[in-house]
Amino acid sequence: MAAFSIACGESSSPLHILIFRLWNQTIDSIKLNVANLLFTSRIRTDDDIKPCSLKNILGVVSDQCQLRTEDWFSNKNNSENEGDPRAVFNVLDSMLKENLDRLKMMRESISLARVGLMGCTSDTDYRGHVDVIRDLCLGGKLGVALWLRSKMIQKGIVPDVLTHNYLVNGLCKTGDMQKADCVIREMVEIGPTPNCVTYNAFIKGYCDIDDVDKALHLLSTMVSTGIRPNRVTCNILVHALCKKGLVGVGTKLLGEILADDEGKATSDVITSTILMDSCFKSGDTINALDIWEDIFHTNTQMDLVAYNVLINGFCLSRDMNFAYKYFCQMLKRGTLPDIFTYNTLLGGLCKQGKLDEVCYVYDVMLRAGVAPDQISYKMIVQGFCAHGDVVKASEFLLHMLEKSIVPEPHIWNLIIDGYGRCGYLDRAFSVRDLMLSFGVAPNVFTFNALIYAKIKGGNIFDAFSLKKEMLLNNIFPDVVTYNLLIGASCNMGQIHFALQLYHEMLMLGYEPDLITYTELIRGQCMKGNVKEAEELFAKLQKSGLHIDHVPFQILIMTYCKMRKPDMVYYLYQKWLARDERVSPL
DNA sequence: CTAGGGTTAG
Repeated sequence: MAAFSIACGESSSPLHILIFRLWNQTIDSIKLNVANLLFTSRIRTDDDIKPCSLKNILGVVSDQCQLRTEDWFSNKNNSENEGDPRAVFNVLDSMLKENLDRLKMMRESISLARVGLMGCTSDTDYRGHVDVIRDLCLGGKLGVALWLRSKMIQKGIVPDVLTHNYLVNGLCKTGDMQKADCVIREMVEIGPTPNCVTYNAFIKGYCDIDDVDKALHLLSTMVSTGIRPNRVTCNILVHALCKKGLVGVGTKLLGEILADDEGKATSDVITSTILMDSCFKSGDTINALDIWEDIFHTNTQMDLVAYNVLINGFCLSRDMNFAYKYFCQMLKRGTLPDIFTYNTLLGGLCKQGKLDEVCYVYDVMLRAGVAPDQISYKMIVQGFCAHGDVVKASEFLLHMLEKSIVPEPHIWNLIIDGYGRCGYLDRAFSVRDLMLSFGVAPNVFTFNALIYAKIKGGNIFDAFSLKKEMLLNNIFPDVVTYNLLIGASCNMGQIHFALQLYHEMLMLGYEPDLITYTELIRGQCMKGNVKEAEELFAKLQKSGLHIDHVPFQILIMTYCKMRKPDMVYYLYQKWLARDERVSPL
């Protein structure tokens, strides 16, 4: 939406202003009404309230927008003469998107045309070119940036190193290493000669795609062409090597490259931060704290990221008191916590189920003027859902909507799943409808959560039609979808349904997992088809999947009921031979 | 003082 406001702010086209106004009204009304209708009245008062459908909500919304649905659609198959408000919003949505895209394209071609037509007349205009390339690179429009560069070269003007570095960096950041490689080759041939920064960006690119060998190879290339690696080069490589668990190799390399800098090799805050982070993540808190003490004594000014890494380290080792201690220390020393700091604390508290403190930290960050982002909300919502408090989780979803942040699908899914799990089917579906009305597309996880909810509510046929619905929306089921439906079919004694699904997934190339086999074994045993169950168990053993105690348990219980002590004994021995803690009995 | 390095969730 931010992009939209910017776009409209710059445009004077009446159509865009109209759409902009409409859009704002719509969002505001949705916010208000959703708050009042769905969350406040329904969820707070709990227990058995008449479901308030999306239609009602959007009916009010569209009334307030002076947007009678009848004006938009003539097909009123509804006795109340309401039309389908959701359709209206879908149409509105696509209109907005279309116009936005068109506007964006227009603006881009205008600015390009301006550059292309009048650019190549004087030196000052070439400076303009270079700025455009820079902006394009920063905005991720690398195709256009490259095109402009080639245009300049055609006219005999070669952009400087700085501009080329923007290009190389942009290409590497988007993972387009081949194009980056081409640009660098051309730089070597026609200039400007790549410098240390060029190579650093290139090396980082390979590190990011986990090709450290290639990165190290580039290091030797740059050395052989007479470019000395610097501190930044080191940090990139040390970071990559630490991530691979090669801390020793990293520090050794550091020592070699920076040998000339005498003693300065370890005093860099960034290098230390990388090493400290790596220690914390491998569980070596003692070593991490040693590094911290080292920086503390040599370098009085600790920076924000170093504090964040330290606090995160304590969250990882579940030492919230220490995390708080250093949070306070950073405040005292005048380093203001940022979104990373707060999210780190929130994540640590959520994992430990300290939800009161989660609310407290959330409050603190609001008052400190650090706006919670999608990550903050994701963790909080997940935290509350994991502890069965979906109502509280929904309140945070509402906070997001109030702040005009459209939650990512993941957040909606958590709430939908949460409601499904505690049996609030209607609420699960209302939230799904709300998600749609905000233009957020459901994904496999959404459908799986809904299917789960339907199955839990005992409505297996609705669950099956949801599978059809997802296909209509071009969303493909995954193993979880199949497992849910197979499990439900088995529990209802409809083993043929289950087998049909099993064959369908095999035909479509899905790999059955432990759950698939377990559910089918359970289903066959329930029907007394022990031979079939045994065949499935054999198939499971041959699959190479890790097998837990559940299939053993099912078969042993079945043999017990059938009074086959020899088979019970045989399977139990087989389980014991695996040397695992859980007993299937 | 304009290009390159470190931190948060699935």
